[in-house]
Amino acid sequence: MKEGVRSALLAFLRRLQRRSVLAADEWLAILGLEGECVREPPRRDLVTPGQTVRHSALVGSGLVGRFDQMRDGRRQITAIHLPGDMCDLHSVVAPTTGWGLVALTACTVVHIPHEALRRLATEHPNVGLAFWRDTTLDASILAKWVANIGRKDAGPRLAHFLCEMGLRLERAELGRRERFQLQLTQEQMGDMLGLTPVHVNRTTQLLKAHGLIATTRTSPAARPQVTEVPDWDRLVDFAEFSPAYLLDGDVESPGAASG
Amino acid sequence: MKEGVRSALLAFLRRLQRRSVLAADEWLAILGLEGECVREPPRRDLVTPGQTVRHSALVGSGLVGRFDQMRDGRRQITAIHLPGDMCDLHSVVAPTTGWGLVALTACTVVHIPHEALRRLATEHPNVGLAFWRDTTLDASILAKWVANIGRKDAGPRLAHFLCEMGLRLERAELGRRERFQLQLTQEQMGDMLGLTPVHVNRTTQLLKAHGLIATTRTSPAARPQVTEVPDWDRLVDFAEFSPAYLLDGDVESPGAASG
DNA sequence: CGGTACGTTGAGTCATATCAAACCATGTGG
DNA sequence: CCACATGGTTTGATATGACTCAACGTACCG
Repeated sequence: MKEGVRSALLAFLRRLQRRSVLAADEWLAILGLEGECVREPPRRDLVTPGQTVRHSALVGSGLVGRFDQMRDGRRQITAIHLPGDMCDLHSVVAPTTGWGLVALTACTVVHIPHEALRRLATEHPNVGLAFWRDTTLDASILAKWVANIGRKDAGPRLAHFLCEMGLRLERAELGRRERFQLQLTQEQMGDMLGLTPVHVNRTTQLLKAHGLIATTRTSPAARPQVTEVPDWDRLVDFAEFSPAYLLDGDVESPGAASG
Repeated sequence: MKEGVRSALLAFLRRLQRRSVLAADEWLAILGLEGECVREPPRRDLVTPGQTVRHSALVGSGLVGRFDQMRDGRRQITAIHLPGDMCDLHSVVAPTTGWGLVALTACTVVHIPHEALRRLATEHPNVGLAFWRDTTLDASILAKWVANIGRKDAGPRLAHFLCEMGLRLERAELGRRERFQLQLTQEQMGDMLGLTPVHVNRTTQLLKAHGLIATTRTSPAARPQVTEVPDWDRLVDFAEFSPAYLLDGDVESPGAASG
């Protein structure tokens, strides 16, 4: 599983570099991190709410969700992470969690000790800033989700989510915004959007009827299912999607202060 | 206004120290920050969505909200900040904003240049970690809001918000959890909770009818209006509130790695 | 700005149908 | 005795309809 660790770290480094300028010795320090690569079945809870964790989870493949749970067991997924994302990088500075992590699909996850990440951030302040910036992106997405769930109704809400995932998948080189594969059930999407599975279904039908999306499948219940977006701009308009919050095209030199 | 700067920085330092262990030279570095103290009228927009900022806003007094805006002008407030909070500390690492800031009440705000904050974080890596941890708290609150808005209906939602504000005000020494003053209109609360002002009103009546809260006022429309919580535990239970996400009582030594 | 009323609607609930993939018996032939 | 078909059952996801209810919109008063 050494190979899995290396490729996950490379994806993570690429993600950091998209928004932070890092020096060669800083790359090496990041790629030199050690971790344990684990294969997880779909639906497996990786972290239970309330647990204290001593390592962060880097996604190697598949999709991982962060969630909060109500007393009656109902869940709200508060973040979704794709390969190259460090799910709980923030747990380095706040290890006692109120949230949990769940494998939304089959996936591989690399566990990296907080100790190593904290040392990295302390010895290389620029890397520390890059980590901070990375968790800031998560927070920015979170704020956008609050706005979507709070102020849009189901149609635009689902559309916005699809726009976000289209772009994020494209940037992770896992698809194109007009054609991508989301291995999520409608129930899981409901848990993200604050809707019931039935309503996600109806809303999906609605988007299809408006010609905003299409799904290609060999038969009604066949999986995997591919989402196609015939007219990206129309979907964006319907969703009131504006990608600024994904903090792309805004590469910052963390070392500006020392120059 | 020098005095305003100093007292705001003190409150900020106290807030950081609640969750991070800092050395004496680090305190001094923080208290030595320079900033401009500004007095703002209620409802004034401090930062417009889309703007690029070169300084962070530290609240000296009053309440400041972070918001996202829809095309039709409707707003969703995604965070609320009390005195001692640095509203947009995260903008140090992500200065191009998708969000805006608004003075929810009359307030004083200290503007501190990113440049100085970034230098501080680079030269004192422990302070960098403390900043990171501070923004992580904001993100943690955000995640909880997603869960509340997504999965609770109006009653518990409002109750949860009141629990959160009660505790946060108490910790900032601006009130007690069973008796505090929230200078917010029902419309502003609606913008936080994803509800219409009318519904906030109805829901407030509901909580009152259940004896979960009471408001004391000298006359019907008199402000300020004080919120009283006759039985904290009952309110907590109704709201399904559990304060872990506020990351209190979890003071971490950022310097653990170097020890 | 807070409080109240009334008609409207978006989303939830419950029930049921459909279909594909996974599962698990048995089989049969090499 | 194993390799691999065959067929029935179970499971999990997607659909869709009928009914209910929480929240919205609008209006008006204090």
